Amino acid sequence: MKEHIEELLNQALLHLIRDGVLNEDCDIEPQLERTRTSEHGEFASNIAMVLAKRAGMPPREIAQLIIDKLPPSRQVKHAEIAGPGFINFYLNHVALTTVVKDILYQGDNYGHRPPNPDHEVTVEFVSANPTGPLHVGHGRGAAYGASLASILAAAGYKVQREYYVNDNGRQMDILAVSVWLRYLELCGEQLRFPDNGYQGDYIYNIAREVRNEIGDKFRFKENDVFDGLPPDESQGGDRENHIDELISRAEELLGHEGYLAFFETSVNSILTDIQKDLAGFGVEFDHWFSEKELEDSGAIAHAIERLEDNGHLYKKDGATWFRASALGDEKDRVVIRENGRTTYFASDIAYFLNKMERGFEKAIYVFGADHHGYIARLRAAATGLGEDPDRLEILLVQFAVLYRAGKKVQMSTRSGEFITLRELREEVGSDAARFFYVMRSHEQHLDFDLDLAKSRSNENPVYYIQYAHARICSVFRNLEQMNETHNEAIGEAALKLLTEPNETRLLRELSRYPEVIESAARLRAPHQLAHYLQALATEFHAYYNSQQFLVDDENIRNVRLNLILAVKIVLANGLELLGISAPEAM
RNA sequence: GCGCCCGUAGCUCAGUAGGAUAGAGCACCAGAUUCCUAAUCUGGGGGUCAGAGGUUCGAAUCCUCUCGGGCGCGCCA
Repeated sequence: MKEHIEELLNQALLHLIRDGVLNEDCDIEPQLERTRTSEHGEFASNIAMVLAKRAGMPPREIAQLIIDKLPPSRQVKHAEIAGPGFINFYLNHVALTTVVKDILYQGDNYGHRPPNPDHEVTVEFVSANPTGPLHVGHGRGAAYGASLASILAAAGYKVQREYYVNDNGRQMDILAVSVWLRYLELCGEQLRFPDNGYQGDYIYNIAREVRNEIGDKFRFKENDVFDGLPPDESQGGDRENHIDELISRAEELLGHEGYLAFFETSVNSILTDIQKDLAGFGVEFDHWFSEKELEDSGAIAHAIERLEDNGHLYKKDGATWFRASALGDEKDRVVIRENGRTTYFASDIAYFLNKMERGFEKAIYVFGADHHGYIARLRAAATGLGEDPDRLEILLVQFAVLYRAGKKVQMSTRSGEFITLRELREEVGSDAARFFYVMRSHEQHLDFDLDLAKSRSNENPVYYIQYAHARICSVFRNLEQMNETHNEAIGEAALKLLTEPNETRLLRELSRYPEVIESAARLRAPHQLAHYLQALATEFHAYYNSQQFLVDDENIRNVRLNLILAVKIVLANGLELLGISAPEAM
């Protein structure tokens, strides 16, 4: 509908230019927006005001010229000048009601475009290191990324959902050593745990797993493990130094095979847990991309070579640096360390190059807000590789702060005192968690009220929306109990009977859905969909209270059933995109 | 110190490719069910869009400064 009117405007404009009434400069794309109140019709354009200066005419005069040249349309009742020069479009009743027909006909596809292979993007999100269970901070990135990916897909993009598994870094070594030390404890050794190790209880669980498999084969005495190591931070030393040496000691004592056993068991165990956790949260990925494979395949070397060929690398202090400062970053960055190992940043560059080589139009990254320093350096890398930095898009998700009984829930990852995503799901349920995480703009800090998310009351927006869906289902169950059936054809023939104010508002709301999807996709803003669903549910509940659906008159009964069935379909479609269930009964 | 983000009703937030009288939920007050789920609905009060300048027909939205809050500035990941 919106596109139809934009086309009408365009026709009128071209006509005026052709006739020489308006000059060539006036050939611009007309903008159309929804009106705020139906007093102003359905759609309004500010085109006349935008053109006023170029045309050298007062806006209202231009508006009149355009209106006079608008081609006739079966859907537009009339257009009129309003205020300083708006052109308001009023629709015919038929045009308003066709949306019901469209929805019943298109079902799950209503408002969604088929995937266009020319617009293929990757959305990378979560990508938490497999060093422990996901916590509530990851939850928002997961909910946002998953919803965004679904919305982009609904808007016609072909979408790859990717999780970058950092299974190759130093943090993984620290994890493996943490598990080994806990394993030694389980074997009966008494030893101190490094400041920098992973403290959580889950480490014991993995250690137990390893021990069940291989027994005490890798038990060593406390002295053998720690003698000769530099002091840890709490012993007056440097904790990084301490743990690095501890890693080397582990490799010595365990041998390559033994070390690998701890390393791989740890990673696999945690990764499997993360996958289950996300699946339980309704978050699925198309591709779990391993950093290790990236390295083994030579992709990192390939990317570094590309930077070298483009003249962006230099050597200093034994390391290889990327001259990022010449490409908009604050400072230069190391890609190959003095010890010969590539940095994490080098992997990032390689992964980005890999995405480009796989032909994606855009690589979208969902990062926590604390990673905003990465934007400049990744863009610099893109430019350095000779790629278009605009094909790289980084979206930052601000932190979520949990509140319980009105008080902030304190958390600290380091000490292992954090609430896991799993605990959150168990406490408030997956549906409420998914909704609360995306109900606010991603660039806004989120206050997550646990008590509210849990409450089964009128204050909880999730239940409000789901209840609207369940209520509609209930109406159809009652219809069955009355031994009646819903006749869609009769309803369709009676669309002109939808004249109650509540019905008109509902029609308006339903017809907005495709525009909401388009906007939410374009602005990367799933919260717009969340707000829309609330608004649609509000209109439905108001309608429910004002009109009886199951009336004797079969025309009125069936047309109202058509209408609420359309509402049910749109609610279900929208909830699906947000990863929230649409219950039949509550 | 430098850089990025944010500041809208008592609270939590929408609204930013400039548009008409700045919206919603919660909270508060007053009401609604012989009828499809009251997890619902109807009505009401409530604003210096942090502040000050500027750009223009028009600014919550764009520019500059000030104040307030968050985050980032490792051969860490």
